[in-house]
Amino acid sequence: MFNEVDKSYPIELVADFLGINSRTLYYYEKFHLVCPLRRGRKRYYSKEDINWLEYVRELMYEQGMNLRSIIILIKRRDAVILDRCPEDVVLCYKNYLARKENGNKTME
Amino acid sequence: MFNEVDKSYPIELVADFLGINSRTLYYYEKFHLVCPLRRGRKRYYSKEDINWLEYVRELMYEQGMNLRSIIILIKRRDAVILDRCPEDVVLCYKNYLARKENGNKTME
DNA sequence: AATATAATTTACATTTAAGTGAAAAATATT
DNA sequence: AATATTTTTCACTTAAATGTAAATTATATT
Repeated sequence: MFNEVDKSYPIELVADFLGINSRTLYYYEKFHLVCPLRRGRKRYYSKEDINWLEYVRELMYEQGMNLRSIIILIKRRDAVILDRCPEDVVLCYKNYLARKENGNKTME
Repeated sequence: MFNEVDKSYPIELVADFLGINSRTLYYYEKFHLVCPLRRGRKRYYSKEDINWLEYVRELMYEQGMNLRSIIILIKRRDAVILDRCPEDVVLCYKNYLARKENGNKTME
């Protein structure tokens, strides 16, 4: 039906599937750990996003990593992380950094 | 006088130099982040240890990494980390893992 | 357009890792 | 042996991560 990268799963479904609160997904988004499609204000996630989020959970809960470390490894283009991290997350993060560099003080 | 790897600096001196509590160095040791020489019960650190600890502080405080992530990267033989991490820390950690694997339940 | 519904955002509470202080225990020194 | 120094243990503090619930905003429906 859907391929890996089609963003079609709404946030509640993803949260339920991962066994976490949707609040956590908003939180991750603030740190650019995931990059859902916005249609209006609604968010849609791909199968690839879900796999990635599962891996993030594993890194955090089984291995004890924190959010920022995962971000740092994305930025650093760490092979192990990049292998699992969706291309668009990397791109979004790059854009975010570029915007910040260009003196955009109005953003977080 | 001393070379990079001679373990000759006592804990208080290292703590003062790094501007941290010596208690924190004991804490790091529990996580195998550093591997001082024990002469009797006293601990001695090398110049290399001090440089490494300075880098660890930077990762944690400037970049926002946590302890466990640094450990994971040592285990994973991450190039960036290994570049800064003393050889003996890597070895000690390896030994620690080996001992744990071999069913030594009496250790942490 | 007013109302209902659903998603998002905000605010606050809880939990756990990281770090620290102080007391107790162990060891070394005079 | 008495004193000083280092280590260990226990308990507390602080901040990140995330849950809960209320407030806000958007969208759909009548």
